[in-house]
Amino acid sequence: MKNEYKTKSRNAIFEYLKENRDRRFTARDIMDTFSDQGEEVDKSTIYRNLEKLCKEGRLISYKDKDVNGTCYQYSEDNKECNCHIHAKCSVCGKIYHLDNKLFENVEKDLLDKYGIDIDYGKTVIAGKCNNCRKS
Amino acid sequence: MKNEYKTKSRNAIFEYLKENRDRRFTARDIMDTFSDQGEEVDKSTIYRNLEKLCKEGRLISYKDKDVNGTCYQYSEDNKECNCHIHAKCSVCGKIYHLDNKLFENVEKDLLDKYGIDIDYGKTVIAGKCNNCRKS
DNA sequence: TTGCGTGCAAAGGTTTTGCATGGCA
DNA sequence: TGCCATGCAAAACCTTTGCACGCAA
Repeated sequence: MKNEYKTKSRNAIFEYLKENRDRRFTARDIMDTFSDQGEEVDKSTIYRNLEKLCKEGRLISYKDKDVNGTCYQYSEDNKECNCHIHAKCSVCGKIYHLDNKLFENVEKDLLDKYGIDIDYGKTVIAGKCNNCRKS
Repeated sequence: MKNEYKTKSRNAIFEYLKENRDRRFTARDIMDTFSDQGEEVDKSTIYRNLEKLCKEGRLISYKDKDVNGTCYQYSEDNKECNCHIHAKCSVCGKIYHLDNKLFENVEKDLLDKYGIDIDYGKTVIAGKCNNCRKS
């Protein structure tokens, strides 16, 4: 384990993450929010911290055709996001962490019939969540 | 229907698409290939043509965390890619068109347990294909 | 003091846009 | 001729990188 310092910028980023848990956001979203709040954190600092968190598995990152730049999402309770499948609502972008048991059969079939070894950490199911279906 | 002219550049792009069906590629891939072949097509022309083809539904586009820029894939025989799940090899990028039957149970579970209505056309399973597992 | 983190500036890559020109039908 | 398409250059974005300095432990 590496040493990690607590700094003003890092704290600000964590604040943002906590206030935006279970929502996707981009580096730009953070910059804009900070800018609005008069908080000053350099963009390179933001990118470096986000990258670090991703490597540690505390943050998910993905790209979306309809969003400019990389999308991130904070996993509140430090779920090991490299080990389970996610579902993403195509409308609001909310991410769900799925139970791997759902895919036990699919995993087997994929390997048997297509020769594909599914990567749980990278797979994203697209769909529409309850809320967005109503509206 | 709009009028569409046949031009040298457009033909070159179509040639590329046909030679690379069922493989993902980026705008850069096209530029590099053309460059190698001594073919000269401006990048803005490439982007404009790709965008046009996407709008017409003749090309799929998506973003991949591990690939720089937008990925495209030409669907040779215009498969109805909006209606089935795809699997993508994280290594070589090859796309597989999956049988929906594999996901019948998952579909039900997702709705029951998470309230998510899966979108078959947008879902992409990540994994490693047979070939890439060997190497 | 040590070494991790930050800010700044610059650069790299992708994609878009405006405008004049070229070329298909 | 009338439009669509292209090339070129510039600009807009996002993201990365090098370097010196700041600061937590």
